[in-house]
Amino acid sequence: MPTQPSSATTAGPIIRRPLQEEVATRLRDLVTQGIIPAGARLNEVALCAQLGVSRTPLREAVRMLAGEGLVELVPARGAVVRRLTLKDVADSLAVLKSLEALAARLACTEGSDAGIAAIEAMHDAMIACYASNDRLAYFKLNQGIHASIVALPGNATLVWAHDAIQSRMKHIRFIGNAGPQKWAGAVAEHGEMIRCLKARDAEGLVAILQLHLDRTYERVKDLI
Amino acid sequence: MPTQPSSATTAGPIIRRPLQEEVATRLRDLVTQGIIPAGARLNEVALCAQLGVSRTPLREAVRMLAGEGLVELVPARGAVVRRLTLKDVADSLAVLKSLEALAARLACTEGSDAGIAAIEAMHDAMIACYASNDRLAYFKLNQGIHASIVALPGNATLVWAHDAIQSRMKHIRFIGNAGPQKWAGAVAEHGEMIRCLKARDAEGLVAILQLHLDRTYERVKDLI
DNA sequence: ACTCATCTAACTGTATGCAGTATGCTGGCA
DNA sequence: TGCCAGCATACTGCATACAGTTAGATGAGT
Repeated sequence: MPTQPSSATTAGPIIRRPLQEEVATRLRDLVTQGIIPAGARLNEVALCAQLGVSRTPLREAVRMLAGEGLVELVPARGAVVRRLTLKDVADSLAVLKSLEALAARLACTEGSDAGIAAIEAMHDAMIACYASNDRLAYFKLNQGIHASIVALPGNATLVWAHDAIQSRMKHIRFIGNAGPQKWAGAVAEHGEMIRCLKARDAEGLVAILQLHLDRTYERVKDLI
Repeated sequence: MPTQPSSATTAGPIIRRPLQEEVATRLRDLVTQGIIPAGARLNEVALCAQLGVSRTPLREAVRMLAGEGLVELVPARGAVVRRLTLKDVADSLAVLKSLEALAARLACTEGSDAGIAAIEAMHDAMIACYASNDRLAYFKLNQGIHASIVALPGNATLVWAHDAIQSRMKHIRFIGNAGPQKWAGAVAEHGEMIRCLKARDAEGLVAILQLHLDRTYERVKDLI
């Protein structure tokens, strides 16, 4: 997600974002991109120097990530980025399957036409990124599509749980679709997904989402 | 949960718990018991005085709770206990239904006999608490049973998500089983639950868990 | 040369101090 | 009497300083 544009033309109220929040999102990005690898200790002073903040907001940001389960706090040794075992990934995908199944059924019955249209637009944009080989933009739109489908029913708890679990696997999924055939497969699955969603075919959407997650496991299982 | 006994006979290593963690659990309990009501601001200095700690560990504990979704951080106004709307409760219960259904199926197929026996023991203890009218102990055992069923398959992500959502509703559920008939109903449902679990009747267990959550909604919906 | 004890340095955990902002009150004005 | 401006207070956000612990390095002894 981009940082706030500092355009002077913006008329709305000035959004005052606490440093902790900003640091938290920055840290999340650093972990997803693998710049801070799994299992690495978060050296407070080093990160403070890198981000240009004091230890207090950094520590508070780290505590938020700990609450989200992205890092673990080891007494007297600080925080380490959570390392996912193969079983962790499989378990997380099992939970995601359950959550996405619930979301899919609700989305097909309760989702607004406008919301579905918006997802379709994201899909088209994603396909464009695929065509132009823009992996980072593709990845963000990909995540956005899944998040939007889950958000369609308007169930905040569902969105929260899905987001939290997803964020732990972001890095793996990010490096998971490297390689042309893997990528092409994922794109094809997404096309089918959109088709089911437009037709409000709940069970079809459930099936393709489950398949997508099963394939995701196949795509990432060798990367652990 | 009791604080560490400071018995000198304990031979094991001394568990050095950071203040932040201790404060975090204490805060969770304060919210569950309603001593800090929903919507209330967490006054840092007041809480510091009450708990006998400095502001730093308190703030870091609050940030963990924010990551867990138990409190919300309002810029320049500190933290407030998350207030659940009726829709929030309904949405959370829908997600819990999905998670518990997954857990039930896995528990019946993969759960160990020892684990099931342990849950049965907790159930018996809970019934004893019901008989002796000990609501607090009953509540804790009740929560423990549900948590243990979810934990039976050994899926850490599943446990985490269930716990996080459950913790937000703990207060409502705590005050929800006041009143003899409500309480009696919940007890009866629990009996059926144990019966299905012992028989490893997955679909039966799923059904009773769903019913239990639907009934929970009925029990608490007037309390918002 | 290898092992173990001791010491040192770095890092985390906690406390405190300072600055900025929101809120509530008081006084003046219409 | 009602309303608004200005002010005072209290609280949050951030920075820094101190204490305790862990881990690595260094040196002596075998």
